[in-house]
Amino acid sequence: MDSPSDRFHQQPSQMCPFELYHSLPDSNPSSHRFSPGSLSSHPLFSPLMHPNSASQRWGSFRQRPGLFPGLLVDDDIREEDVFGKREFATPASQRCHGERGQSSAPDPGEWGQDFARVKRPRMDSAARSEEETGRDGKRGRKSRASVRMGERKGEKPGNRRESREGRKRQRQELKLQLEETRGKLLELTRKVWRVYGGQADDEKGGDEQENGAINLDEVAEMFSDSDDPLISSGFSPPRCSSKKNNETNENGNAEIFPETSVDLDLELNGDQVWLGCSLVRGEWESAEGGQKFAQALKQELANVVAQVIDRVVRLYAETDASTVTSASVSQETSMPLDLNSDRRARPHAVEQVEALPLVTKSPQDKRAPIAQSVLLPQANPSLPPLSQPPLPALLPPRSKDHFLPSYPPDNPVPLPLLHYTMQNLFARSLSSLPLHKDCLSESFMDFRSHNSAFPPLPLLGQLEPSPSDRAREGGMRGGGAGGGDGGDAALYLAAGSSQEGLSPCHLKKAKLMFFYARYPSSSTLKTYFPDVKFNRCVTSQLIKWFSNFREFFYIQMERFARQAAREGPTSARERSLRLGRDTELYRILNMHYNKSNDYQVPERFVEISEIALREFFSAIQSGRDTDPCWKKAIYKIICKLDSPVPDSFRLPGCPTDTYRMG
DNA sequence: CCCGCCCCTG
DNA sequence: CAGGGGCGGG
Repeated sequence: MDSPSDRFHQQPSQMCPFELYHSLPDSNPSSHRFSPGSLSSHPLFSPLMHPNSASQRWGSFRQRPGLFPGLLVDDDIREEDVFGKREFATPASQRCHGERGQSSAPDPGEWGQDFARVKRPRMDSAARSEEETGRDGKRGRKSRASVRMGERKGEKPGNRRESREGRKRQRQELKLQLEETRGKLLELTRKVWRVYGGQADDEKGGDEQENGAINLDEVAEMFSDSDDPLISSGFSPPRCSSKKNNETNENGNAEIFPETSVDLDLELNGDQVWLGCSLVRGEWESAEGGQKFAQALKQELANVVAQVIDRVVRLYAETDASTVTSASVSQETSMPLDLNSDRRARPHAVEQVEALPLVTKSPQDKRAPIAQSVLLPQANPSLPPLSQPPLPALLPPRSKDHFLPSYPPDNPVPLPLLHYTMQNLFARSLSSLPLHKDCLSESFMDFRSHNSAFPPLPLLGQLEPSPSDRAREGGMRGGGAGGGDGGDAALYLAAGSSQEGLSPCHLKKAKLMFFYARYPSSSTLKTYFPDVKFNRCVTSQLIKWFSNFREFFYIQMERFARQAAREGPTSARERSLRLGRDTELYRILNMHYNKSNDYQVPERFVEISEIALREFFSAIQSGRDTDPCWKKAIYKIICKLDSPVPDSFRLPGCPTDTYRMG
């Protein structure tokens, strides 16, 4: 018997995961100090690294164009890539619908490939992870003494209670470490900036850079050892030689962020921090030095990214420890990845791969701890309000304090914001992985979507600039979104867990999207359904939905047009050709696409509907409807009238009204 | 050949 | 709303 879900079986993708990364428009490597390709995969970490609004941050970087051409350009592209132009197979034709994001994607830099090499086996190994656990596992575990976190002394069944407590503590540590890692990542970025700045301002103050050199090992160490919770939480004596840096570091990441954009420019001439890599200042001006530098940078960043991912994943694994054998969990490693060296990278890659599948399947504990660890920016009064950007996106903890669960439970800050933050953080960063989704192990993608396990947030409205005091918003959040289709539970589930297929919530969202886009391209759909695991089936199902929506739409239009045509040339006809919000046609449309009526039908949609209605009418009136394909002309007109879908739709879950509401 | 669309049907 | 056939474009 074929169960319906059979249709959603994973199809092995033949698509190249790297199609995301094309060549930079005119990234002639020789025109840069180093190959932009080497750094171009930074989009992966940029969201992690600049969680408090990447756009803002990079925006300030942009003020120094040319300094970091590869990165800057790439970042721009990244945004587009993730949000506007996420097409794996090249979108041959953007049917009628205006697509944003014309820039081409970054070059598949080595790093991207390296990274893929690391991540890709996750999928392959999922199946055989069990036997690997037995075989490689023992060996690997021993070699991973540096990562005590995941290690429990006794894996024996007898130590259950102990390990439970341990897990709890580990979770705490993880939070801290995650935070710390981010901070370090940022720090690293700053160093890079100094390096570049130093070079740019070479004449002025680049002299002592050799002295300030940091050994690469030192840096690596900085990233790798975090056994001590204190150290992890940022209390460790800073190892880098920059004094200014120390201050900011010790104060935690919160202080780093606000400072970054302002200080970067100033500090460029200040303390000279030199990234190690046995690189002497000036050396990298040669091609070789540039490569070294790029490699070092690549390595460091890869390290951190890998760690962040692993730790977060582990975090999830821990929450579901009941179904996961501790042995498997401890298989993971946070060991630094050397993406440049295959022989070293391989084992790590395998290790990394293995734990993930375990994370996936049984997300019983939906209140992912991570939720508590992300805090709301508003909590910090010194911060600018985040309501500005329509796409506030990354709004991470500003301070390590915020990581503590002791955050006031009655805090006035809307919780969903938190959800929003994590959502974007992970949705974006994971979307940036140079992997086709189909190639990802389920766990990996699930991991992403589990972040939406928090209140599925129909709260986008709150994030919009327009202050809308809708009394109903609460109602929606309370589960009213289902509005009588009895789908409340399903809605929440849908937004929270990315099953393979599409949920009622997605359907609802798609219908609302129809108000804006009658002919969305598949890439657009991918953009607006970040919590959906896209494969061929899902994509075509979504497309089919829209096809059905259109069909219904056009049928109604034709029906009412014919009705109007029957009215005779009276004022009654003119009336029936109008589509006010008090008309029957409007009611029908609203009923169909917005059943729960909790979304304000955009005026533009009403207009377009009326246009369609009139087109049908005139076609009928003039007898064109005798032509078998008389509707095509109308379709052609309508498909040009698609408007951009609001950013709020980019989030998982059902969007709420961003307009006012009654 | 694949994809997306339309149309029809259930 | 899903399936399936037919059609046209790349």
